[in-house]
Amino acid sequence: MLAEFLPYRIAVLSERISRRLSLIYGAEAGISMAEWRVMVHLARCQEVSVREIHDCVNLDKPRVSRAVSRLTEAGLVAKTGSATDQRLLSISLTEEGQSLLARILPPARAYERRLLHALSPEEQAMLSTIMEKLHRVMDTDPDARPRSRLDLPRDAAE
Amino acid sequence: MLAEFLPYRIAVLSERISRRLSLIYGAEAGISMAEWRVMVHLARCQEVSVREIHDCVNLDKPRVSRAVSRLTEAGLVAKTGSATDQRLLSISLTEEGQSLLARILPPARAYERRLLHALSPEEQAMLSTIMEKLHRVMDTDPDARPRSRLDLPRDAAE
DNA sequence: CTGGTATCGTTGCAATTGCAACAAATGTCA
DNA sequence: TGACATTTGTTGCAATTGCAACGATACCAG
Repeated sequence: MLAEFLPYRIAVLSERISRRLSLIYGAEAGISMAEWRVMVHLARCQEVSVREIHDCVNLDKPRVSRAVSRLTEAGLVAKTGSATDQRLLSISLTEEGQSLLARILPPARAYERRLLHALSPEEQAMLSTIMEKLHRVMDTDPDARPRSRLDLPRDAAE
Repeated sequence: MLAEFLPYRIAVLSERISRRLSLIYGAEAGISMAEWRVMVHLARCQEVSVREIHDCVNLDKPRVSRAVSRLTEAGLVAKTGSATDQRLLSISLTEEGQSLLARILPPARAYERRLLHALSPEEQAMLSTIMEKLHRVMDTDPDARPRSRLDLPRDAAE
């Protein structure tokens, strides 16, 4: 039965959560999921290139490129050519982008907390363990798409 | 950090698994995820309408409609008008569809087993529990999209 | 009956997507 | 230096998507 098929179950849960979350940044800021990811990433890593974003947030280059373009048009992000390497862009949040993010991040975090609140601390830890184990199956699978650098676990032993 | 944000982590894992799985039914049978879901559902529930599929496999009506059309053109599915209600379609797998599914289902199941094999029985049970708890958060959230009927747990107490 | 309402499947359409091709810039190595 | 490969960001394009509107059928109240 499809409803018991693990890939299907994960896909359904994921889509449901993503759609719910997109109401927050969509309604409040009119941005897409790609734009949301780019902005959140920029909040941590200022002055990054398109490729770095692409490597870090699980979006292909064209999507990042277009997301950055839209955000630039909206005045939320600044694109500057790098001085040393003319190919690279130096992308960062504008003040407007920062203030917008500051407005969206709290409800987004609140929603995450609401999800996590349904789980005990043990379950939360277990979920991380389980997800990491599933990732590792695919890490050893040459046909699976490789994992983004930043999605590798940092807390565990290395 | 984005990499620690639960909705993002679930989305990344889900997409990675889905993409890997789609290699199986895509390369072997040239069908899309929507078509895959429709066929798997039909394997269990013969003689169903578009709306029933839509209700059961987390695809909107147009997607189901188009998936069924493509599968019909490919000879994998038969569309018959219902006798009693002229609006309804009676959709079922053809023999060719059944044999195709019989060829794809084993590697798909094997892949699921490969994922599950990375988890202990306790972790597998815990994963189900956790996913159900996350679903329940959204079940009580009027802004979240409702869950498909068939995705509700059947084993638990009712 | 009959007018209004609900349901079913399909279609239109704008927007997004994924992938490949591309120009520009850099790196490499003889 | 100069030919060639690599990298970066963008663009083209075909296919898919999501949502709303649609015609057709069935239901239902008076």
